[in-house]
Amino acid sequence: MFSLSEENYLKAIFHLERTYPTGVSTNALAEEMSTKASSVTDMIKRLSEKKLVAYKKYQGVMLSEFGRQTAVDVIRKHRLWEVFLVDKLGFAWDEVHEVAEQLEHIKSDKLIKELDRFLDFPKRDPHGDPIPDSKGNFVTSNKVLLAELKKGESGICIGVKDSSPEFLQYLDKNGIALGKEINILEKESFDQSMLIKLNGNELKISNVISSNLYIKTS
Amino acid sequence: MFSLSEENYLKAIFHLERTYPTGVSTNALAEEMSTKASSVTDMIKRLSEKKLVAYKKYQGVMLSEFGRQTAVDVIRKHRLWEVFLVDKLGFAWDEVHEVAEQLEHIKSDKLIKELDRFLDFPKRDPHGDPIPDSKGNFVTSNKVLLAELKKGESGICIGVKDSSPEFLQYLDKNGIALGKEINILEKESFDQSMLIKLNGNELKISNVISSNLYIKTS
DNA sequence: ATTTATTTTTAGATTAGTCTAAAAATTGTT
DNA sequence: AACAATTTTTAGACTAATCTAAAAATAAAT
Repeated sequence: MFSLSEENYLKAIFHLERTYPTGVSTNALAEEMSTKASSVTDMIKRLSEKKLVAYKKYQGVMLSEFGRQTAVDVIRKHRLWEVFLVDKLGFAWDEVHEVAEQLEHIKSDKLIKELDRFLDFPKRDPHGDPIPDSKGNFVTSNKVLLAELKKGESGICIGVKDSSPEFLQYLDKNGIALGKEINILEKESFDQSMLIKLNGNELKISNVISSNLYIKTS
Repeated sequence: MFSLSEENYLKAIFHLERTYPTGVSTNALAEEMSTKASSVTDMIKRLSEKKLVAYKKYQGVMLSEFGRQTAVDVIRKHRLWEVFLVDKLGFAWDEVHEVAEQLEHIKSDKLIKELDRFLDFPKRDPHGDPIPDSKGNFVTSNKVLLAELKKGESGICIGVKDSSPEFLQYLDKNGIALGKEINILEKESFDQSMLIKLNGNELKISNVISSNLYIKTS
């Protein structure tokens, strides 16, 4: 069993490894964890002693296979709880993050197994992020930013890049939600703004929006 | 906001106040918390500084009104989560305690409000203990031990005194569950054993059993 | 290739929560 | 009332997780 703090560090390293595949720097981790570099060094030493990460002084840190599985277990719990909060308790998708941050640390294999079943084995969380299975496998799909599509193309909304409450509320207000089909009717070459068809209506959206919406093209 | 440890102490004091209404001794608390008396003294000082308890050296401890409300909030969360685990996730009533011990510390007013609604505002947990409302009021009812009833009397099973897995499994095996009606057909004056009617069948139970089952007589 | 700037680590201090061992206060017994 | 037994508190130490300030290592720049 690992402490709350250890689990949060593992999660942060997991996410940062996508950006820094050769090793996550102490400063990057300090930034992500909103803490000081010296604290990060201390924690990395602990994680290293527990064989959760590979660490060489001044060379940054990477998860071990054991560390990766531990991080993914926490992420799995986080995303399942988010589905619970939205689907069962009626939370809006911009309200779930901080509660899920707490719930993800509850320790009970049976709890998460039964929750998964209760939710009917969801594959994605309310923001469209994939939920890993208990072995740590993520679903992969041809996920692209809406901004990358051309006039005439279409796809299903599967997630957001920016998950700030402001953006999520903008989406709600305009009827954009996960699972909705979007057709690109026009694309303005000057500012990349788009005219899209959604819910049977036409809607004008700027490049800021289309650059933060993930789409699955069949 | 209070720490996990502080909340657990408040809960323990709340429960012990029923047994020691004039003040909970340091040793009693140490026993309940499975810790040392010196640790208890330290914690009591912290709780006292935060106005959660009234404390005079060597005189034991009692909850302040603020402390009582805080303890009851935690108990409310514990019991609501137990209902969730049993009713929604299919846990047995002897499996829920340790998971609920973790879930009770999640901080979110909205979460507990929506969970209460989702569970349809339950009044008792799976062991029959009353769930306080958000203001800290418990339902009260004419709750008696089955052993106190006489031949010919009857009532509804509403809770257990001993909530050990062994006892709960015994009850399951014999079809005794919350909400079931029990009629006392015979009561043996020699050993207080009873012949009861339950689920349409007759069942012989010893005094050990009837002394640990709470019954609501209408 | 030195010097400068940046990043990272160490050293030492702090807080919450715990412990052991010993001292102090209270209670019980003759 | 005085001694013994019990309970409770204090004193001092430990761990996990953090911090600040300073030292050491690496990277960048002239």
